[in-house]
Amino acid sequence: MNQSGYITDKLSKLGYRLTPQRMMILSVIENSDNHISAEEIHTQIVAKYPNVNISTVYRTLELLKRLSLVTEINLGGGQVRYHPANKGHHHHLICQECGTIIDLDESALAPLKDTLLREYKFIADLRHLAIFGRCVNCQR
Amino acid sequence: MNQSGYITDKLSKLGYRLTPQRMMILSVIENSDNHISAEEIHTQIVAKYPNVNISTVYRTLELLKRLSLVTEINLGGGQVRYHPANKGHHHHLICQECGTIIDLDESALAPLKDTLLREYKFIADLRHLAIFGRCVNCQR
DNA sequence: ATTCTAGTTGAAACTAATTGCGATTACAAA
DNA sequence: TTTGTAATCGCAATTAGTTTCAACTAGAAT
Repeated sequence: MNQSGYITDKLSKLGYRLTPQRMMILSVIENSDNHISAEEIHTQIVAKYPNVNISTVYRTLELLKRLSLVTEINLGGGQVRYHPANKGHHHHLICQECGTIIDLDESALAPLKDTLLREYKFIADLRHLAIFGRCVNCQR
Repeated sequence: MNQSGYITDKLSKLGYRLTPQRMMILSVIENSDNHISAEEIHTQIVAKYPNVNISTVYRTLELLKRLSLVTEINLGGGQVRYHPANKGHHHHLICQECGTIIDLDESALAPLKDTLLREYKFIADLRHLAIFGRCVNCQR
């Protein structure tokens, strides 16, 4: 369990401790290809290492968010989900009627980001947004 | 306690029951000039009418959301906040460093809304957005 | 190898919000 | 005015996430 990835290296360089719990959590996040919840991370870890507390998972995610190493998103399923920031940014259009999710490239929000910077001198964190509404099939 | 407002009228016309609990909740929402939380609504009501349960407040807010009579927003304070939809739409830029909140007119997101409609035929609900980032004073 | 200590963890308590269910009630129809 | 019933409510349990605090430990310093 020493295959260090991008996030692990970053944490180490920044002087954070690499505890076994953190290594496990980082490994699960880096090896998941879609958005994963805290609960799912915890379940995967507990299977092999029953002594990891869910609050440690939340605390690690909090740390990774603060360091911009993961982005979080609320897709409307009652749980916040996480994604490694270095695996590319994107957004989601979520239909509130049928639940369909349309993926959107980061570039779709670039004009908005530019406008906010120009007019308000505000650097918006628009790396992973969920936009709710109605898809083409659910419009009345 | 029968001064019916805009939301009350709407609910009535749609065939929803006007229970005393609902009337109280609607009155508090319509008379609050800024964003209010479920907890705050409940506290205000309980002062005069101690038998209203907090879950009724949440359920009423859920209904009003579904009917687009209120918009909700997460300003980052650990509670979701609510605003009557008929009192005008707007957005907020929230600085994650100092907490400053810059208010934004609805029109700021009109170009994005148009793009999503044109390119994805998606009707985005962009009536009350919180955009996190860094304000001009907190940029390094 | 041993010691030191700030960073980290587990456990339990707590907060915001949601849900299941039996009891209550607004209001339409008799 | 009374009745019937689906909508609504209160209560208690549940879920997702956060916080507090005492105990533990990674990793630097000796």
